Amino acid sequence: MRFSNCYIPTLKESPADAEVISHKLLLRAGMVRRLTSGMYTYLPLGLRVLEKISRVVREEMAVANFEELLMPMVQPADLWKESGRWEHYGKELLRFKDRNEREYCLGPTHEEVITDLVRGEVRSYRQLPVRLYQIQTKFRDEIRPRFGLMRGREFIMKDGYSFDATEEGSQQNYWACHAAYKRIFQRLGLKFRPVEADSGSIGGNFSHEFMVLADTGEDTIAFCHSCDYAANVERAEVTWNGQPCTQTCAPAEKVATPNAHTVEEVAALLGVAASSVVKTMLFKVDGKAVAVLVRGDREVNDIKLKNLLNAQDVVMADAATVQEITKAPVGFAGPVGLEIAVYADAELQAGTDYVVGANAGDAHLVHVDLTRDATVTAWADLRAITPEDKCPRCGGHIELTRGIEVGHVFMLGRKYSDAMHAAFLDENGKEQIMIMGCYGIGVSRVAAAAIEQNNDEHGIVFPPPMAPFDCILLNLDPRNDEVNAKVEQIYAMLKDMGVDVLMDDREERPGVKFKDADLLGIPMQLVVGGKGLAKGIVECKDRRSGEKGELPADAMAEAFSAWAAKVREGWAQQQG
RNA sequence: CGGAGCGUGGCGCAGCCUGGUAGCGCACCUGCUUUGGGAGCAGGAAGUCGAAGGUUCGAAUCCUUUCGCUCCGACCA
Repeated sequence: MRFSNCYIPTLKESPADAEVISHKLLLRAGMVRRLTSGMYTYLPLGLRVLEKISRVVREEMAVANFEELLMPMVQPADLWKESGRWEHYGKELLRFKDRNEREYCLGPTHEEVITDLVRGEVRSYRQLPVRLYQIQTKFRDEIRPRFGLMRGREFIMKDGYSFDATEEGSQQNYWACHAAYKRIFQRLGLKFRPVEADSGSIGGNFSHEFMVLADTGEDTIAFCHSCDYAANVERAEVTWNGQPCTQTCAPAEKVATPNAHTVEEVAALLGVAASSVVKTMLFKVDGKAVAVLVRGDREVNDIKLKNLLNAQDVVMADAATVQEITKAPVGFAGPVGLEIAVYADAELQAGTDYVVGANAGDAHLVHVDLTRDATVTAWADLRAITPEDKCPRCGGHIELTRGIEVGHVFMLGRKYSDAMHAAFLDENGKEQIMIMGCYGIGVSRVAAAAIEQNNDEHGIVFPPPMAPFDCILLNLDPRNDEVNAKVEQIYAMLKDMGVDVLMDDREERPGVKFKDADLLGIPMQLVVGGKGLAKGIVECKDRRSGEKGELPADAMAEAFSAWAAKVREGWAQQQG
């Protein structure tokens, strides 16, 4: 492509409403433009990036024996009522009616549609498994769209689905897809990790998220230094193998703690460590109040609570509820004498002589033994993992890091196929329900995540496989015939070699071209100018390392190939 | 949905408190000069100040309503 024929509106300044680096750079590089909250137009260069990502996705899905199809974006409400999600999905599902007052929604995902398709066609175990996927625009009416392409309302997703006759078959497809995802993100040049995950509202019993490692990620993941255990902190197990404490302590005693609402304030006032204080948090679980106890220096993981109680909805209790149940303002709740269910983090069994809230204003109890003084409904793993915890698999060191979720694979089991009666006859002529899996990759989010992970002060540094072009060829002096001839010659040569090249033939000063080339993040830069040609050389620059070199102008083909191999090698090493 | 903030040429902003002819930088157009890291000079085009209503002799500025957007929180593949 010739730059002069391209629509690449680059900006010197970034618009004020762009917060994260990927959003700023996508706007500045002329790749996307915002239409309205959470919705973006992909300009030609941005579309190229999406297509490069999609190509890798398609190739690897094919290896996993998935076939591509395309389903409608608008879906009838009836299907969602059948699966039960019309009630459960909430406001993120954008609903509307047609002229005949029939109800529809915009597809945020396609379990219902694909299940409807397959149940209508597949009758026999001989027709299974079925593995299908699509790459399509999704719509989720996010409560708060933000971070540009990272969390839009409209976004591009690859969603795949498998239908199996047997548990083993379903697992095989799950792991085949898991492997395909590893290859996809590997090929795309990203630093990433598959992590064990909570399956959330999609449902199902087992799932992995694929996280691109970046400090700006919205998720926190925990991983082990010694083995390959890695999990989203939402899920990361905390194992407590200790012996319950057998020591006794003095009788509980009420002490005044005026205005000490937080663990820190209480600990400071009473001169004890935060770990000697028990934090009592009240939650509403499907509308019912429960108390959760964790050590004062720990955090409650409400997803573990939700899973423990097999609940739909967990929220922190509001101040009025706290007042009603504890007869005290927020900050003085404690387990002693509480009449609701009390769930305690297992780790608390290790100690005694705790400080707890007294369920009375400005007062706490000291010398509390939870088994002696309180009624604990159940002990369980209810807190968030910390770097001091041991790996639940091998006991190794745990580290926390930030990540961006770009892919998610779920074993759905029979959740949808049961609700929508997707059945087949097995070899005994007996009706069975199909076993499903679903597999998503946020294609547009991958682009944003890649930029979060790969950028510098000059702009984007695209991993070569997803860069809009492989190489940018700068003509520094378009008025010089000799330079022009050389540039055209190199341009034709690169195209013949199969290199995706953008030739900057604009009537601009050299500085403008250098700045734009860096901003766009194209991995390889070739610079042709009068100065270099006089010496018989063409300059080259590796966008990632910034390393510059010189290639002989009269033997470009071999020299370029050798240099390109070096650039790719640099990327491979960086990825590790 | 709760809290905070912002809407002024394409982009980034000032002006608003204290009402009185709408400004700056970048980008854009023309000309000349310049040409290896976002050029210089000169000239030019472009804004019913988000919208509606009100107060006033007079509103970008004060008041009310409304729409849009952003940030924090709750929520979420």
